[in-house]
Amino acid sequence: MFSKTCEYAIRAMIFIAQKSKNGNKAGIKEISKGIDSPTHFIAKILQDLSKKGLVQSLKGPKGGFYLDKSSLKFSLADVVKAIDGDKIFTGCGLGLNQCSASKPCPLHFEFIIVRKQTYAMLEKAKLGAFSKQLEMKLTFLKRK
Amino acid sequence: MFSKTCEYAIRAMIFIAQKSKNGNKAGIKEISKGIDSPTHFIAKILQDLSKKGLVQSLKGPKGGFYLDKSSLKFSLADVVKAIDGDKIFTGCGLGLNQCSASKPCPLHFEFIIVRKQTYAMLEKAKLGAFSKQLEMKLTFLKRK
DNA sequence: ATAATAAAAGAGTTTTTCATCTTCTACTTA
DNA sequence: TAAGTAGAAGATGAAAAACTCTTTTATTAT
Repeated sequence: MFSKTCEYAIRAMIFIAQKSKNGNKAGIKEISKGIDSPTHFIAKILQDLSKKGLVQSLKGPKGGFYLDKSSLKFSLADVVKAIDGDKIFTGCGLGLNQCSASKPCPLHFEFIIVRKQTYAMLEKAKLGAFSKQLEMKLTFLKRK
Repeated sequence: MFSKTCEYAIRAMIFIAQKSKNGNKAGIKEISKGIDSPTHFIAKILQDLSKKGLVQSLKGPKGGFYLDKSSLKFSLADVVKAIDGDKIFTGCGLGLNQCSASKPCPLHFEFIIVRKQTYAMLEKAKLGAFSKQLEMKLTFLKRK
């Protein structure tokens, strides 16, 4: 569904969101450990998201990544769009460039329904909304 | 959503289905032209699907790929499963191996809904069901 | 100021996916 | 049964994605 890069991004952002809610910043090592991802790889991804304004960062001791109040309102749909683009939401499911309502591929209208639902689900999922579940250990972010 | 291999496979199978409905076989060149895909690549994919019993083939002059009566009943879900596996239908959307109902990732239950719908859509789409649309040119399979 | 810390940036490697090319084998038809 | 056609199989090449390593730059605390 998503690229691996995007999976890491989502998990990292949820992780950072939780730390931010408690007023803390998360260092890159802490993040990569917390979501069980390659350290340097997730660093790259976060740098990208930082440039795009989805996450904030501060260098130096006591530095790290964090989400300010307005960033906590971003949704997973925003993260996905920033990393994988919106092809998954709007592109043709069969990879046909010319596919459109007036010249539809065999599954065009069926795909639209599924995608709308996918988008709605991700749009509804705000970054700030997961901390309670995480703190109660009702959910998790590590691979193994 | 799907791998490119899988996109080609779906389009090729729909193409072959249409030919088969008229009692014809489709040669590999005809197929690759009909769906605008790399000839040798789609050959590989069809060999794979042939081994798995989703498509039939005959060598020699007047040979080619075709779908027998029971194969025409296969759905796009079967094709996707054969090529990309069922990770897209059952795997965790965030790539977490241990994710399950009892140990769910933050989006586990939301993903299940979307996936069920995706699966239902593809399961409903039988290979033999597209020929009418194709003949009336209400839909198409080529990239450009 | 300086040392320590942590992110930013760039280059480089590995793996996977996508795609091509060539040779071989099976089948059909004349 | 010979010639030609068409799929099967294996080796190879190119591009993209995933992942690693090293150096630089910014910040804070002492």
